[in-house]
Amino acid sequence: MPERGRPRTFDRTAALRQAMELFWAKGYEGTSIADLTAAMGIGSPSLYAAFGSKEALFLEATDYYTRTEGTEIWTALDEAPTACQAVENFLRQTARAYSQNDRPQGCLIALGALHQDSSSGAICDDLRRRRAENHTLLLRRLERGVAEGELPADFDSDAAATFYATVQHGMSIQARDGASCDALMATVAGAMAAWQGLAGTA
Amino acid sequence: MPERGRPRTFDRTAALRQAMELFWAKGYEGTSIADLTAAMGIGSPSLYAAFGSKEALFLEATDYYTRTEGTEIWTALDEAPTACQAVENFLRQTARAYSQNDRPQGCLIALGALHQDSSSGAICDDLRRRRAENHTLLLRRLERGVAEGELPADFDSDAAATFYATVQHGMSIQARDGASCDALMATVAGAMAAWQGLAGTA
DNA sequence: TGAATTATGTATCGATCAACACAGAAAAGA
DNA sequence: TCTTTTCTGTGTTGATCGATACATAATTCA
Repeated sequence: MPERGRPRTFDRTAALRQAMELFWAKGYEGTSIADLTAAMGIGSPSLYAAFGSKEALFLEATDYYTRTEGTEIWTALDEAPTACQAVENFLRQTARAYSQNDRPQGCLIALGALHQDSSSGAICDDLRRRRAENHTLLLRRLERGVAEGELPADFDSDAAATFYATVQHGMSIQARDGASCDALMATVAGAMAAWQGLAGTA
Repeated sequence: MPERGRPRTFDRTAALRQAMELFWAKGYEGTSIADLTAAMGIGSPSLYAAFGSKEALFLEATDYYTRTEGTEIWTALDEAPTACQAVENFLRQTARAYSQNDRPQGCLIALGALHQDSSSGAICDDLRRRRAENHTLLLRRLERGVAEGELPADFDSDAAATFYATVQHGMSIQARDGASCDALMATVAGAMAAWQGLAGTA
């Protein structure tokens, strides 16, 4: 029975998307309630009634971000036939997604809450957990490569996952500095040049 | 004639160092004047008399940072006999410096002002310029390797410099997430595994 | 139609933000 | 000693922060 009382006059999902883009561009602390209500086109009481608080809105916005933005990055990781191609496509899709100029550059998860603030402890923890999850997804794909015999049994999947996740994080900063897709692709080429050395295959 | 009037009761450089460490740990927007005066042990009028404004203090703190912190990273780059060793030492010193637990993890320059804020435009520009300078230092060292015949004439120094600078930026985020020096060294190993592929030498 | 429920708009809350006014204190030059 | 100069401590400024109180509007249920 969610249809009691006066109905909402705005699209909750559309408002959440506006909030997500604003947090993405300006960060949690750099975005004020006044910024949010202006972008979402609603008053602050409506914001608090619909989302609870600024912190809860940010957490929901990051969840919406992971569900809607950059999904092609992670599908590329799973669908490629080999681990090598999976990682390369993963990085190439990252370069493409991070340099789109119709949205903020870089990744909301990677760039958010990097400074330990007393007020944003929950947000810092949440983003850290999401970054760790990304590392895990990379790790799983590499371990699959070992299981399938593509990679040697002594392949250090964890070290390699850490390396490629770190490269991806660096690409977020590079993108924020205005790097084009081509410039990001140079980093991808560098990272993939490491593959032979890591896999021990000439 | 700087010895006129009532002398300062605090050490300006020591206060600047305190401010630098606070900005390093909490970021520009996350650090308040109240935080600064508490850490520096002075009143706000003394802060403004000595440093001008919060923005000017931050700019001076970043300058102090570049002059005092992580200098071994860049001396390693210049002093190593080969470009390969230079880059490797550069990354290893980075791993060491970023994971010290008696100071904030990661790099103040890399992690600062990544979100475009209307109020911190000058700071954003300054940090971006400093990040570009770091890229230039890497580029110069690689070009020296080409000039000395260590690297082939068609070696893409710019792409390689971008790659290694990006890896270093990613290591800042990794360090902020609590990575140990050993974990950062795994990333260094990955990045150096790319060297042979980039240099075209087996 | 009337009671209950939920959302909106205005107006504002106390807290905190960066920055400063002012008066008193501590030094140098006369 | 007296003036000038500079720094320090207290207190406060207007602005903005995140978050609500309150009255009104719009809907469902009885």
